[in-house]
Amino acid sequence: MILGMKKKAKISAKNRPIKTSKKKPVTITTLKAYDHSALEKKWQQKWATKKIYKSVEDTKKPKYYVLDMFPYPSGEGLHVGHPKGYIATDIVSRMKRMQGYSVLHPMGFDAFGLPAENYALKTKTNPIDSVAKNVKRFKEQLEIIGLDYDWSREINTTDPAYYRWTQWIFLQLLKKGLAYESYEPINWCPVDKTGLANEDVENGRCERCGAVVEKKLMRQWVLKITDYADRLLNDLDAKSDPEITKSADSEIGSLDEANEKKALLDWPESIKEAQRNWIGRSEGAEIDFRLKFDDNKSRFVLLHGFQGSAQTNFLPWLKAELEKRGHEVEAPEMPNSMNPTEAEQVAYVLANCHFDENTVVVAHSLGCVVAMKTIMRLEKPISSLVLVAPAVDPMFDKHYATRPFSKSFSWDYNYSFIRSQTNGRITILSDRAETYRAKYLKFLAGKLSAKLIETEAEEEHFCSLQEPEILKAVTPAVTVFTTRPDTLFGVTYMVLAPEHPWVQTVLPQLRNKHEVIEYITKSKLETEIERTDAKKEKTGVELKGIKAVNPANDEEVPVWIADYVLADYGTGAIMAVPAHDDRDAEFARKYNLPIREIELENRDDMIHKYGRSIVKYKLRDWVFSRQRYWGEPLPIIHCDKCGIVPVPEKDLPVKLPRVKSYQPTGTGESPLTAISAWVNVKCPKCRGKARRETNTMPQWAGSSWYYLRYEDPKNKKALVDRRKEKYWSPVDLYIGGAEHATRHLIYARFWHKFLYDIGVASTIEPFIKLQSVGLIMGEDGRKMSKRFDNVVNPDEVVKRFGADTLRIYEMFMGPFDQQITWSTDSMVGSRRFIEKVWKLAIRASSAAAFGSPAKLASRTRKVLRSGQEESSDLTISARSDSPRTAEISADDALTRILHKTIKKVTEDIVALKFNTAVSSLMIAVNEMEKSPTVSREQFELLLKLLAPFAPHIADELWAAFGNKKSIHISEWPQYDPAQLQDDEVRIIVQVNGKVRGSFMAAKDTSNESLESSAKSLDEVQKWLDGKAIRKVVVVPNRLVSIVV
RNA sequence: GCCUGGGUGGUGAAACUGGUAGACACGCAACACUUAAAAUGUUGUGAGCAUUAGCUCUUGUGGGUUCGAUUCCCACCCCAGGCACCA
Repeated sequence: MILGMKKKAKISAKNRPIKTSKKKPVTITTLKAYDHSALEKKWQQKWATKKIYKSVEDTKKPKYYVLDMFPYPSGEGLHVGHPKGYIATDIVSRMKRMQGYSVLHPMGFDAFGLPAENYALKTKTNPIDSVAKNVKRFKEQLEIIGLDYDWSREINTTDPAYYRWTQWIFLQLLKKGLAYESYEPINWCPVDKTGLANEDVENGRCERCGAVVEKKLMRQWVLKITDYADRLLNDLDAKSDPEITKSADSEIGSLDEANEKKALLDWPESIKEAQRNWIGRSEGAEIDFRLKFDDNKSRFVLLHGFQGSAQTNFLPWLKAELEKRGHEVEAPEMPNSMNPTEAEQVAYVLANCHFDENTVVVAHSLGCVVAMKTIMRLEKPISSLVLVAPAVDPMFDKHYATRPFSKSFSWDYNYSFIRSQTNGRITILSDRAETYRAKYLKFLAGKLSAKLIETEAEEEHFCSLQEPEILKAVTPAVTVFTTRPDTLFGVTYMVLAPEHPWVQTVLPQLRNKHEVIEYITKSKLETEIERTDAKKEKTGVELKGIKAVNPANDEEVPVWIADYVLADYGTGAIMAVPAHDDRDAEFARKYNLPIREIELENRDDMIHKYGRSIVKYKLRDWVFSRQRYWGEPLPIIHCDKCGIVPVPEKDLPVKLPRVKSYQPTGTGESPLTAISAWVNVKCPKCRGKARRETNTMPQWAGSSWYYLRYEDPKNKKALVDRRKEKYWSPVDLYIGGAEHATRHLIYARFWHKFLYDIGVASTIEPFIKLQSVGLIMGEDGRKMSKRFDNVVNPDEVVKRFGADTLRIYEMFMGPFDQQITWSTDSMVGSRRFIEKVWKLAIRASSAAAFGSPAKLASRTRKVLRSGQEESSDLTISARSDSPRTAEISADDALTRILHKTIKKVTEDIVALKFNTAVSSLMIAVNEMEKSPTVSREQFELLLKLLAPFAPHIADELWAAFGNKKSIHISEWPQYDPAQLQDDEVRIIVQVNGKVRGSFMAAKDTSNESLESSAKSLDEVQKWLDGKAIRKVVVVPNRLVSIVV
């Protein structure tokens, strides 16, 4: 047994009175051996039955919300590293409660997601059961550490009563257009058989299992976190004034003023920086480079609109411009323009124009209907189609039903055929001023998979004689993104990503088609890891047969494809400036492309003249569906007739069915698909046959808002009651692992801002102060893991040393946010400290007056034996006829030390510097041991300061001194500033910068007097040695520095 | 490559706005108590030279500012973390 402490604790009932200065004589329990096990258990039970940690919305008190990142209850239980953060919040929470705050310090469990599901698969238990078991085990482990959670507020993300609101939030996101179905290729983990968000991928591997992720094209639900990118970024540096409730989205006042305001978020710089990097904002410009074909065979067909002709609007101008560029242009004069019919006009166009693979059809207004109907009757595909402000389907606008042509034209298109006849190259130009057209054009663009360009026409509906936007749209151009528009004159070539859509477009016209196809195929075979390896030598192929035209100087530059250009960042195309970019330079040298040094232009001028400014983010929308069983079902119903139908809010929660087989399918559908009784439902809108969405939410969903639920955990009518939310929010202190910097902490901020926007949350940020916990490593220096067999179990440590010792040790180990190695051997120091406190109390309870220590006796004995009479005040005070003076001055000294300790401990807890707080407590205890007298007040004061750190022993001794109510609801001590100053200070004397002596002086002694005292010291005289003094610096109460 | 932290005894670490570097604790050594061990207590403990006084060196390295630098400035090395062919 450690330290020989094993006797059963017997708090003897033998009571006796003790005299104290203020109070009436009270009873003090005689203390015996310190037995942590019995004592800690006793107090944990007492706290629970008395409910002293219950959180109440008391409007008369200030509030303090302190939060832990809630645990994921894995099957392995807690190791000794987990409680470190919990102990820290517990200490803060206990002090704040004693300081008179109404404290909210809750705990719950985050249990949906892959780890629980994989564990369940491995152990062949249903996750519902294994989670319940694991939660129970976690709670037991937490309880023995003596944490002051209000368990009546416990939550669990897998509880339908909880995830009902997770689903509710999703529905609100859907309502606001922030949740959408997408068919883009996404990250897919082949081992876990599910799609992943960007945040779940680390260096091209699945963050959970380490498998290399693949790109997979599949249907998925996505949340538009990118809409919040700017706010997520800006609010990291928001100022706390103006009020917390106002977003820093807008301007941040004048600079000098802003500097004075405190930052709203008190977060570690590293985490803020990680988020900034992750959001990855860059300001730059988009610049269009026209493509020019060596062998120019494009032929244009221009189709005018209702009441128009080939001679009206922009048509003559456009024809001339295109002919200037060497194209052949046909602009038929369609019959009966004032009262047209579809049959007549289509027939006319078919008969009078030439259509082949090089034909580009440009149509305006009603001409667009003619164009599409014509294309539907062609046998062979054409090059591309440009629709300028197409006529609106009367279905979308009643006004159109009365137009003269509405009966003689039909809007009944074969969209997919048109798509294939144009090789998917369709552009729709929309004039922003024509708002009534917008909805239809969006619909049309969706049906045709067309590129929709919303722009400003020179005249409404593109009726001006010159419409440059149309010329831009019809002349093939590639848009590049650059952050260096000032280098535009240095462009010597252009590079497209191999996946760039334009590569497919121009492929038929290339002279080295096969070489290009081969390169594309090869780069597709590479994994993301191989492709994005910056050390790899760059490769590429020139697209022979086309050139890009630099808009700044009309220079024609070669066009290449190369896989160092990424398809999914910027526009997937770059302008290469080898003289000013290392990567371009490397590529240019390899392929002998020109490198041109230029003088930089003014950035803004260049953007204004040749492009448009734009902001790009690395942040991607949040892929929100998982093809797995163990998650919140997405509350969506798919109806053949009505399409995507949200589950009505009154029908929430959509409960996850209990199933026998939840093995992932790997097909891109979740195992829920097989549960036909659950999947097949009636459409809430039309009552027809419909199917439930079978994808589930990712693990991060439930944790993105849980802190709000603690404020009102049982509410059945709302996510959180408005009044309670206002009272508790925001979280004042949030402690957890730094590994959540770019996952949980970004997602939660995103959801919080959304909830703020819809009026659920009242603050722009959820967590005001954030602190990350440093990991505790195994004794072998590696991460604690079953795999390395280096896990230290807190239960065993508590059994051997007690929870109070564990708590003190974990706080004393080192700076809180620093990674540190566990050492069971080092725990004795903390244990000794606790025992010293215990012994001090024994000294108190076993003496008639609190001031004749056993130690004093032994010291006295020793002093007597060695015969060194003069050495100790103690001896004198113990034996002197008038011990009072010595005792009083010792008493004063101790009081002063205690006041310093109050200050230090209080400030250190606020600053989360627990290691130095413990150290100052140790200093205080050491001083008490040495002091000949310790008053009851002094000892109780120490107990209060100790209470947050070692709550069990503190309450035990507090009660032993006759206090009826728990120490944890007593009042936190305050220090007297007058007591912090010593009457005498040590003055250091330096000669030529070296310390040569010191002396004591009364506080605030004058500079002159200090100087002369310093000079008169023997050890100083030695160094002065009659030399001329060149300079003397005196710092009051500190030092005298003499230069010779 | 860019960004953010950090580098102090045998070990974990302290150090206010530039003012005695190494608080507090572990370990180690000696002593006391003990038949003995453990526990406890006392004393010592950055390195080197002298070992009595004392002197010199020392906060990753090299410079600088200053009466004085772990602290401020410049350059560099190393460690941890974030981002990364992001144009």
